[in-house]
Amino acid sequence: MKLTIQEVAEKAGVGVGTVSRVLNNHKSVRPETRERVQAAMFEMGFVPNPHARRVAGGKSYTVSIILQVIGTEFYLRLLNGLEKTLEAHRYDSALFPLIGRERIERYLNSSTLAYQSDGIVMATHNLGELYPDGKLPTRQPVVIVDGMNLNYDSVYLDNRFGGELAARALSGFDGQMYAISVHQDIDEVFAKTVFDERIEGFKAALEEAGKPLLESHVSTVSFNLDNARIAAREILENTTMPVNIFAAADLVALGVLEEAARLNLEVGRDVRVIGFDDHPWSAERGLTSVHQPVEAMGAAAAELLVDRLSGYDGAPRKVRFEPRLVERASTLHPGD
Amino acid sequence: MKLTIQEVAEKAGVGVGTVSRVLNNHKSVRPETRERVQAAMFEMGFVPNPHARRVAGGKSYTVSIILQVIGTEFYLRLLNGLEKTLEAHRYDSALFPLIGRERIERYLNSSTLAYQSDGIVMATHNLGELYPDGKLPTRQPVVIVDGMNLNYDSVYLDNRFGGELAARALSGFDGQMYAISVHQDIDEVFAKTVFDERIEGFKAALEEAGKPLLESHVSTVSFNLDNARIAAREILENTTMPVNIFAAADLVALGVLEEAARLNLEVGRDVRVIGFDDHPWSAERGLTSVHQPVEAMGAAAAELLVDRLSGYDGAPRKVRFEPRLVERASTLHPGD
DNA sequence: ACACAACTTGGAAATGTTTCCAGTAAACTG
DNA sequence: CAGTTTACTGGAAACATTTCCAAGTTGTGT
Repeated sequence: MKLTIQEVAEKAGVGVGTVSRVLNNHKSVRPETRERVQAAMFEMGFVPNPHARRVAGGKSYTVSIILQVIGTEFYLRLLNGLEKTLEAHRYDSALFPLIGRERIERYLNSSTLAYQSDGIVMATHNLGELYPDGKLPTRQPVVIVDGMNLNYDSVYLDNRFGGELAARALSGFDGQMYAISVHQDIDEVFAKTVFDERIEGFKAALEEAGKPLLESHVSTVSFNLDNARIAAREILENTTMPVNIFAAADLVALGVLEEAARLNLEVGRDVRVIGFDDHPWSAERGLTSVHQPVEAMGAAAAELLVDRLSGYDGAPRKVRFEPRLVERASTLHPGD
Repeated sequence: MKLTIQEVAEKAGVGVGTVSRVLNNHKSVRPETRERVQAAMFEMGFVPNPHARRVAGGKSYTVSIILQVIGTEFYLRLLNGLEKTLEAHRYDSALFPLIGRERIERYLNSSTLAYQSDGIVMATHNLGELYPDGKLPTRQPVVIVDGMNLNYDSVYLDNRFGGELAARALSGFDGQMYAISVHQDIDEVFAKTVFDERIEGFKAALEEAGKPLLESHVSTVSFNLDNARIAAREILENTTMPVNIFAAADLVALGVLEEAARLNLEVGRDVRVIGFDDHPWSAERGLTSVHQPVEAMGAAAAELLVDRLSGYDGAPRKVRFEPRLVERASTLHPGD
């Protein structure tokens, strides 16, 4: 039983134009009328037909989101932020997995694309790796999120600063300093990853604090719990306690926690750990972590794009987000 | 410069109805006329407006594809098969990452969904894990691919038989038998995976051949090269050659190849390996592998769904695909 | 040559919105 | 109180297709 704007108009005792204006939040509708129309829509369970809207409006009201669709918390939250905000502006979103230039281009070159989306949000830290000139081969407006790009509006996190936060929190403690970074799996080689930046910031801040990090105290694992545990064991079994470890991702920090438990080491006293991402289970596990406002970043990216689609045509804008440290048991003496 | 069907009609000297019929491959168009229209479309670079089509047709001509969008060859090929076939039937596809029930439902319950897609293709081996009754909460037609489900049309591979093929190929050789399985990462716990089935088939066929596989000779790793290498090393360093290894995935077999090279073992003589999936680089590396016709499976699933969308309303249909063994250097004596 | 069926075709109607143009009513203005 | 903005609103036109009906053309059988 599909309803039309026409039927809503009749029920509410107004014209179709008015119903349309209510749908699109035009200010020029008397509040009283607006309410009456909304009541009618609600009562009838009216859902507007997006296709008709696209035909009449001459736009697709759809945004393409290109990102690495792996099941990590990070991308889920980013997606939430994006979708929620786009929805608020009555935009739909279509998801495209970021798996290789070939696939992206097949999509970009699809002749129907012009009708299918009005703009693109791309989550990538290094577009230059795929396109040396740093530009997507498209004429649609583009917004980069979780990365910086001079050609486009960009929303990014200061990962380096996140590493510094970790360093500041750890540098006051006794004991050796360690860092565990993360490298991408085969096929996905990027020039410099967010993980590298985090470690760099950590290093630099420690240096400044007069406690330089030994090169041999930095290891790198693939994004995977098993590997994290191996790296953690390596450190914990060959060092005298106490020890302070900065992991470039919460998953890796989790590996440290588990190995510490296995070796009967007391977290917070023998072993102090800081992760990155503030994953939901970090709170449960009492893991200190560098939090990034991922949803807000997604929302910001969406706003930038909607702005472009509404006609804004200025120079590329940059929005930088700062991480903050969430301190938990893993960096506090139990007695504190 | 967006063109309409009207302009094409004028240029070709026919009516709009005829152009529409050409677009939709109606048989009732004289070949000569069809050609003239197609020539006109080509010359003008005409691209039909999908939105208008959806409004006039009262359908979305769009299919939702729900799958685990990790960057594996398997899913890429599956996607190719699906998209290509859907495109041939003038259907669009929208991709939804299979990351948790919550997300799927948010999508299924979206009120605009009714307009956004006509049917669903879901790639999952075990829908029952998410929905105990084995049914998606939707009234749209559903097709399952890479898995079996009694409620819906299903396209699946006989993974068990793949394991048997590997067993048959290896059972003739001297030496110990080993198998390496794969387990899913945290958060994605499935009752029984395709990997389990492959190993089961392998075991059963070996048993039948009178060379039962020792329980201690089966190991399990996470889907990751580093871990595969560790498991491979474990086997290769503690066994007398020759040894025969069935890996439930090519990536794992690759780990075996690399460890063998590191230990200066001759593949095909000291170490015989069979993988699963027939990944592109398996050919390069001379890896014997169990091939699955993934693209064809995707195509079959698409055909089943299109059939439903065209009105077919019979009982759920099952399409079983059989893997085949591709023998390469890793299971041949160099001299052969 | 005629009747009738089968094949093609043109074009109007229909699809469900948005947008624009008037027009009415209400609110100022002097 | 007349004149003029201003605030709302109704409804026709436009958007680009598909579909259906009527009509024209061609072919077949007798």
